[in-house]
Amino acid sequence: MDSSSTERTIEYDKLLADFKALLKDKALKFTNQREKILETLYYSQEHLTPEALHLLIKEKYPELNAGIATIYRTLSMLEENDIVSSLSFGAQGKKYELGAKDHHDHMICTECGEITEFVDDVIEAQQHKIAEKFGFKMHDHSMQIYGICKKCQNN
Amino acid sequence: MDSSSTERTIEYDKLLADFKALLKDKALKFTNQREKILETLYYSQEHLTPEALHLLIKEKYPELNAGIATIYRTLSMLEENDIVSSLSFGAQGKKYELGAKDHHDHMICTECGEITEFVDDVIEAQQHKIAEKFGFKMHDHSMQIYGICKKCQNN
DNA sequence: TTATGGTTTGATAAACAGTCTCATTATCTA
DNA sequence: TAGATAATGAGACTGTTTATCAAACCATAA
Repeated sequence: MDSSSTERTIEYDKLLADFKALLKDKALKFTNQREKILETLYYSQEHLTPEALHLLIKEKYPELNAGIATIYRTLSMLEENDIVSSLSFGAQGKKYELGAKDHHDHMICTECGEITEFVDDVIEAQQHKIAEKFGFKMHDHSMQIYGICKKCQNN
Repeated sequence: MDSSSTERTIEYDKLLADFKALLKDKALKFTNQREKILETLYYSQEHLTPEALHLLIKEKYPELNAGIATIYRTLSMLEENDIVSSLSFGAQGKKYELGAKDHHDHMICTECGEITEFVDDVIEAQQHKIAEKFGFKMHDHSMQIYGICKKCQNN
């Protein structure tokens, strides 16, 4: 499941406990749907579209009969609370991933769509410098490098 | 950071001539609609949604009676040919700008939506290094810093 | 200049992602 | 366990983008 670069920084049990605490704190309810969504995101190595997540959950928990609206609602809630983060793909929608991993940026192959994650300290530091220079109070950023991955270059 | 970074690097006449050459090269036709779209993009200081561009053109050239489909078709064509570039805003669509300016990244205020452009040599250089490290053939990148702009911080 | 053939167009239908509504169901707390 | 209230699924709805197609337009060659 985990190749070294995508190693989880926290265990699922811890994540789930934190999630429950958050819900309690906000007077929200811990539902079966919310649990399965979190779990599916956790055990997926991929960046998932809401639609893909919906399919995965329908396959694994058909009796749950989870609706797509709940997927969207829950993803938004998770994102607001910094549990997941999303990547925009223009008209092609968004892809979500658990944000409990270390922060990272993305390198996207325009041939096969593969997404490689990376962290670069120089870039992280420089972004703060730039925001500061403009009197901008940075609270987030996203960076994507587009190109052709190693595999696709050889095809 | 030089404030000259938003200055046009080429004249409209040159841009138009290049555009005509491109069309000819690809056996595409130079139409009134395509000309006005390019012109409107050139003289706009803003990042425009297809809808906003459509409105601008209807206001300035009502007799052209340009359809929204043509705006979309032309923007796609211009983007494929690296004449414009777009910024994605998830479900809120895309915003386009002429890409004939110097390359730059974007700082986006999540309060008022204002977009500030910047270029940073350290980041530009670092991106190439990162792509190289992964055996990735980079052909493009985009970086956005999200936060609250100076103005909105004081409101 | 005009005829010709292929391209582009506007209108509109359709596809699509994402949001909203609301009656029903589930969860939490006492 | 009951009652209050939040969450859900279904599906209607929105707004953006794409596809379709007959009519209009443009470039070329005579």
